[in-house]
Amino acid sequence: MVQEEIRKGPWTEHEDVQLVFYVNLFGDRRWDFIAKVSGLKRTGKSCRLRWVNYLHPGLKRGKMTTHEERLVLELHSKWGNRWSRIARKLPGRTDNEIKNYWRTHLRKKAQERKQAMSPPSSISNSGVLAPSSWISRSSTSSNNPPMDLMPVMETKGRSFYDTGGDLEIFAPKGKKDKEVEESEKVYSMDDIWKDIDLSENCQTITSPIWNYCPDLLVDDGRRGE
DNA sequence: AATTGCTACAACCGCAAGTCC
DNA sequence: TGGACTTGCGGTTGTAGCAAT
Repeated sequence: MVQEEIRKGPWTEHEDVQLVFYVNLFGDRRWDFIAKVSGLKRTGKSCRLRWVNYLHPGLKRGKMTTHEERLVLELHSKWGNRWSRIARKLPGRTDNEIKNYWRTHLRKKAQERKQAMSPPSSISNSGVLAPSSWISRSSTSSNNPPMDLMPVMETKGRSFYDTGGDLEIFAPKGKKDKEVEESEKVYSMDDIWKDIDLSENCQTITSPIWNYCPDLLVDDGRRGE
C-alpha cells in the first residue's frame, strides 16, 4: 500500500484554520477521523496535540501569573510530574505549557526550596531514599539540574518522581484518577478563579486563530457530543 | 558583525489505559 | 474475553529568538 505522506513540524495558519473548522464540525474526540476527513496530512495524534495545546478556545495565553506559578510549585511538590493533573487545577493552562514552564522556570526554584528545607544529609524529605538510589535521567546537557536525580518510582511502566511530598498511591489514569481527584479536591475552581482575579488581572488571550476565524468559535469547549 | 550559549515553547515519540467490536 | 484501534499522558527533542561575548 502506498503510505500517504505524513506532515510533521510546525503547523501553518492554513492547517490551523482547517483543523479548527473540522473540530467544530465533528467535536474534539475522534482525532483519527478528523485527521482523515480534514485532508490534513497529519496524524490524529498531532491534530489532537495542536488543538489541545494551541487552538482550544479556552486557552489562556501569556505569562504565568505569580499565583499560577505558586500553584504549580505547590501541586508539583504534592503530585510530582503529573502534569495533566496539575493542569486541571489551572484553568486555561495545558499540561504541556506547565511542563515547559516548570522545566525552564520553576525547577530551579523548587530545587532551592528543597535544599533550603532539607539538611545536607543523604536523607530526602521522605526520609527513605538516599542518593545512591537515585537514578540520573539526564538526557541533555550539563545544566540539567538535580531535579532529574529525584528518586524514580515505577508503577506499571509509568514512572514519576518522588518530589518529597506526600507519596500518593499511584492510581491508574482515567476513571479512578477522577475518583481520587473528587475525593481530595484541594482547590475548588472558584478558589482558583478568585485567586487569579485577585492576584493579577491577567487577560485571557484567546488563540490567534480565533481572531482569524471568529465564526468558528464554539461555546466553552462543549462541542458536539 | 559574527559566534556562542541560553531560554522558551511547539511538537514528536513511546507507552499505557480506555473503548469498541 | 481478547484483540485492534484510539486517546491521553509524560518525557524528550528541535529550533527560533535573544543576550552575552
